[in-house]
Amino acid sequence: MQAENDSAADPRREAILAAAAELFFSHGFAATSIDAIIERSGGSKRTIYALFGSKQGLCEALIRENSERIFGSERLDDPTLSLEESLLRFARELLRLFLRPDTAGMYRLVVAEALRVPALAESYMRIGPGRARAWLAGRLERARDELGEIDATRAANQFLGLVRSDVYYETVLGLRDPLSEAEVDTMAADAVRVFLHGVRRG
Amino acid sequence: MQAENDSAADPRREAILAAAAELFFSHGFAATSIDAIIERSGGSKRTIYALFGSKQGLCEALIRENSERIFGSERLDDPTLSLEESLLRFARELLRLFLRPDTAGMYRLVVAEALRVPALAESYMRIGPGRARAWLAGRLERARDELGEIDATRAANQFLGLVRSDVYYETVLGLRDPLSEAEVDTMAADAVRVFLHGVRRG
DNA sequence: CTCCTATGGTAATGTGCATTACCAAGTCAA
DNA sequence: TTGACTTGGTAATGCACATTACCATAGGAG
Repeated sequence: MQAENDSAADPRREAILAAAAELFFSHGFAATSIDAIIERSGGSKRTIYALFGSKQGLCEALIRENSERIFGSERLDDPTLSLEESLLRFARELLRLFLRPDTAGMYRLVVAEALRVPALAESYMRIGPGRARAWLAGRLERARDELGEIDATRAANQFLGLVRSDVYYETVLGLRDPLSEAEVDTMAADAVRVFLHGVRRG
Repeated sequence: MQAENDSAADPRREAILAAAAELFFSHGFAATSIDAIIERSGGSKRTIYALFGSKQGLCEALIRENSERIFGSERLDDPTLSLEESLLRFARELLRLFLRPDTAGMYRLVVAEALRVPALAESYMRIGPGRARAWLAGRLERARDELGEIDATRAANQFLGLVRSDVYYETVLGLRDPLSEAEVDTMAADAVRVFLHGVRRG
């Protein structure tokens, strides 16, 4: 009936979410005031409470919709590619994605609120990283002839860890500058190489 | 002169830090009040302000000293072991450590405060995970005859990611129950196997 | 004993901020 | 045009809590 695209359906809503994203992601939940959000988005507090119910509700909506927006862009389906090429593209995409400031910012936010609002962490995982992992596990499953009898889920977990390595850790803690494209390529290639050799021989 | 052990030197100080740890780690910085800490530790607010200056100061001291306590227990030096056995023990130790609730709780705290107080993330990394990584890089460096000409730092990063895999991610988000000892062993063994085969052939 | 500093207990103090209330426009349908 | 409804703007309201002040007491030094 009315669902539409969910984006740009209501410009006021979008403006508020955009302002909230900027502030929540860079300052955290507690340190961001409703007034600061309004000051940046225009409009009135009344609107925020009409649309989201509370500050917490706004935060939840933000995380839910931004997970969609950030992680929804993965275009992973390409059945013609070799396993190696497939993993390579996936790794590069993943690194670029994870190292974007808004992705890291959202992760910080989810981590900080994880214990207070468990459902939020769950939906973040389901909409975001979990989707990538599910795709990866499926792709590895389909490569049994090349990889032998492996536990696809466990292998997917390992691959994700290998790609993130310690770099994501440092990025989240704000200890590292963004990677250059060349570094992304090198890291992705290294991860794929170690993974494929390691798993094939394992 | 007076330094002593730094622990039990001042029972009042220790009591406050212990209570603060419990509350900060499980509820986060903002959601923990000074009154709640005092209620749990006994004593008076005056003492907190005398010892730590402010709530922020208490939090910083907590993270600094707990990094020491949590990560300081690694006993990694054992020059008689083979590379594989060495990595295996390291991986197991790391998994057990990372999956302890207090370790995950402290990570959440550091992540949440990372942008507000960058020095805190830096010292956490230096005292904690960075130390393990440095040891690992050194160990890999000493295994050049077995591994060939590798970039030890990059390999260490990969190994750490491989060990943590996605499990740490989920633990931090509160989406996973603690691992059993058997699971720890299996995961450690898998990680080492993939890593060694992958790097040797790389 | 006596002063002095530190401590526990408790009561201010002040502030920041989420949430609500109110009012003056605007908007849209009939 | 009118009237129900929504929105912007701004000013309450109320609360939670960090920080400080005050007081009574206890132990340590002289």
